[in-house]
Amino acid sequence: MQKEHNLSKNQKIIFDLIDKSGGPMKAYSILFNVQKKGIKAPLQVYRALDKLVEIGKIHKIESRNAFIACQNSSCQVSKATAFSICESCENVSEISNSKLSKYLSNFSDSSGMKYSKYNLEFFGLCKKCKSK
Amino acid sequence: MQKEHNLSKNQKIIFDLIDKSGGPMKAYSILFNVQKKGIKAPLQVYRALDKLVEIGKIHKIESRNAFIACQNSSCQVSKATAFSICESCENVSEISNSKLSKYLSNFSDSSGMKYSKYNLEFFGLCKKCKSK
DNA sequence: TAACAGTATGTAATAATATAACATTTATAA
DNA sequence: TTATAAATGTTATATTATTACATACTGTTA
Ligand SMILES: [Zn+2]
Ligand SMILES: [Zn+2]
Ligand SMILES: [Zn+2]
Ligand SMILES: [Zn+2]
Repeated sequence: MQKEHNLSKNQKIIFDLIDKSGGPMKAYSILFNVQKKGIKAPLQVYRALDKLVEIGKIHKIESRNAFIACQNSSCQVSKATAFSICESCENVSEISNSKLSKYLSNFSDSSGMKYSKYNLEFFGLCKKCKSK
Repeated sequence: MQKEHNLSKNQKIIFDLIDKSGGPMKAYSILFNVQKKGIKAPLQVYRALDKLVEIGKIHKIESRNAFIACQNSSCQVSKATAFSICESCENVSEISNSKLSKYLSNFSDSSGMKYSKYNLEFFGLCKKCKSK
């Protein structure tokens, strides 16, 4: 069961924008798009992004410095994430594959590290771009 | 067999620095450290880093915006990388686990994406930091 | 050797991403 | 209510990365 977080005003504005965009968005592009709603400074954007990441409503695509709405309703926190990224059209989607997530969540090695989180990014060509 | 790349002067200076450091280094910290060797501008550093990443001598730790020398002699290119990152002391090491790399290199799903590359970052606490 | 192509370098300016510091306001709950 | 945590507003600044343009080096081929 996913905990309901009541988003604050700025958090809601920014989440809705990212969610509606359907893809990854960069912080300053978000800023540009919400200036008409009164959010004027980078820090206002970054604070909302930080919180949204923390509660798992969005994830950061590290290799792109971009943020995408969680496409997996069961993601409560951003602690086990996998994405596929098309290097041609930059389309990104969240992978939800229970075998993969089980495999990675249970991964351990001889280093003595206790893993509590992972982020995996796959790169390649999407169906459309392959056939061009 | 790993192809021998003859590193250029700047590439060699920067690779040696990162390699000797034993851990991840950030671009501007690299810049600071090589100024006495005549490398004065960010672009000189970024160009060398780009090339070193391309040929697999170093990898970028995306979540940290940092670069680490390849610890896996068989990495010819940065196309299948996995790291463990301690969130307390920021120690990073490259994971070379053939089962893991085989599993991820062979991963495919129903999306129609053809994956040619991945990067995986595990986060947690290292042995030392766990016992504090 | 000369001409060429590809790679690397040097330099200045600037773009893009992210955080520090401080004051104030709003929401939550004991 | 009163305390506390969370969120906001604002300015300035730090950090990371690229554009643009000129020059030099390296290896290959005519
Ligand atoms: Zn998710
Ligand atoms: Zn594509
Ligand atoms: Zn490697
Ligand atoms: Zn540690």
